[in-house]
Amino acid sequence: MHMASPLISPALTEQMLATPLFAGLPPDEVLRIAAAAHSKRLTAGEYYFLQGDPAERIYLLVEGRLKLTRAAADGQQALMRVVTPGTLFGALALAQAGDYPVSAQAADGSLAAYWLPLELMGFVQQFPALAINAMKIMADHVQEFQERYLQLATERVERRLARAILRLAAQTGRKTDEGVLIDLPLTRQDLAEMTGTTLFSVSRILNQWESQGLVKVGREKVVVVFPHGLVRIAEDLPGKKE
Amino acid sequence: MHMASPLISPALTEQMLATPLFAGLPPDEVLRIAAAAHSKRLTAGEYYFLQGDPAERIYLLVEGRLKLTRAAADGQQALMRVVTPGTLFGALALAQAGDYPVSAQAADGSLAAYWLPLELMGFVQQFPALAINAMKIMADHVQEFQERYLQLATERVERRLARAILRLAAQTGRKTDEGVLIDLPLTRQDLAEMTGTTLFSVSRILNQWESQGLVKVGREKVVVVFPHGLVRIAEDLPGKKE
DNA sequence: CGCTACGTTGACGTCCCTCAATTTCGGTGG
DNA sequence: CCACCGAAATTGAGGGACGTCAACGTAGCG
Repeated sequence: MHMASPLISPALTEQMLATPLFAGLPPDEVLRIAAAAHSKRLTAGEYYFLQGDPAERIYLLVEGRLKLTRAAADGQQALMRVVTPGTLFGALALAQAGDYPVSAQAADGSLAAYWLPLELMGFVQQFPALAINAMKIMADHVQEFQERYLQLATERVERRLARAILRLAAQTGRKTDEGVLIDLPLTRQDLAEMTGTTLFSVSRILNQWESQGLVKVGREKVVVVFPHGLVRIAEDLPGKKE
Repeated sequence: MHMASPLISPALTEQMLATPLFAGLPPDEVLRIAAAAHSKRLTAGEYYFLQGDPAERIYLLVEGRLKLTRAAADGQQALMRVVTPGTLFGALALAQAGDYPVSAQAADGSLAAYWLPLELMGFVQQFPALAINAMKIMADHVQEFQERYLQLATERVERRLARAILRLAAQTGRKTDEGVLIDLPLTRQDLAEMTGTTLFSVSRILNQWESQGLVKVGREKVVVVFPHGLVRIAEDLPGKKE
């Protein structure tokens, strides 16, 4: 079904040392945890897990990009998070025995390490710092979603899209001679699901921005040419009231 | 400035024993933690803390009701959570050294116990179960906000309002001979801020429901008369697409 | 080279926000 | 106990942002 063999690679331990979850742990301890890791490699489009699957693994992305999406009963989706290397996903499995609340799809070829909750729990008992770190990570997520919720409730589409693009550029941007390329194949539909709108609105707004010289767009591609212009759209006051 | 005297009351320890944060701890240990608690009493309208204040206390509500709201830069607000007795608030202070992301306002006379992060951290070192419990709580919050985010992005106002009312009825409802009263003074504005709409839309929808016999409304009052009708509105498929 | 998924563009409709005018309700003080 | 005041709530009219739908391009890939 999947590789369950331990994976001890320089790449993994390097990622782990830089990951907030393992911050402050003695390096040799991180090595021991790394030695207990399993690994799984996927190609573009495959899923690490689906929403509703029993949450029985905690993953750390080593290579590639992921999309975490959540679907409503009627099929409507929202793109909750884009995962980059060095980031945990499926971390809720650490705390709860329930099901994954999102689906995790590889956007390209990707490699992830994973542990079973019981395995990590053993380490948590020995190193409370691990638990504290995990709490920090979750607390960050709570805040992020509160913030996005507020923005979705109070801001209009163009501003939300500007924020999303800027966030993506900061998180996964790569400098090119044209500007900052968002290094991740995102369809208009994906951007719509990130911002709570439709692919049509995204398309219109992106093209409008392009004609203003703020961005360059292409098939599954956005390049930020003039970030300050987007910042103005994202920050300049007028919301929908006042 | 405030009472810093220890508070050891039967009411508090009872609350604590039932609180998820302390689940699974030896009762005498809970007593020790209770003995380290401070307390603060507020009257309606006062704040335990404001958004942006340094997060230096973790609170447990013992009596009364609270509203946790978050404001955007332009003053727009969202009502993130209603807190009932036995529930933690300001728990992000446990994990992070930052500022409170929300304001906590007493909806009526209320009493809360609190600890300083450092105090609780001592207990966390001794009882990793505390950390695990805290993670569970935060994980629940993450899920709840992901869910609300998805709903805000995909569902229309009437349905979101129906969900909110049902949630409130379950959380803070009190049986009367007319139906289930939401035992908390909520203005139309509050309901609007919970559901990402305007007080006008809330008013219209509530009155429409009243004329259908689903609810009875009054000044800062909602009584659910026919829950199933609301459930139908909340669950019946048609979203905005399909 | 043709299929398929992605993207664009226009027209149209509608949900719901905005704003203003009134009314109702609850509390307060005379 | 009643008059008064402010906050909450109602109601209507109007408009605009954005969703919906359909038709048509276009790029990538086998």
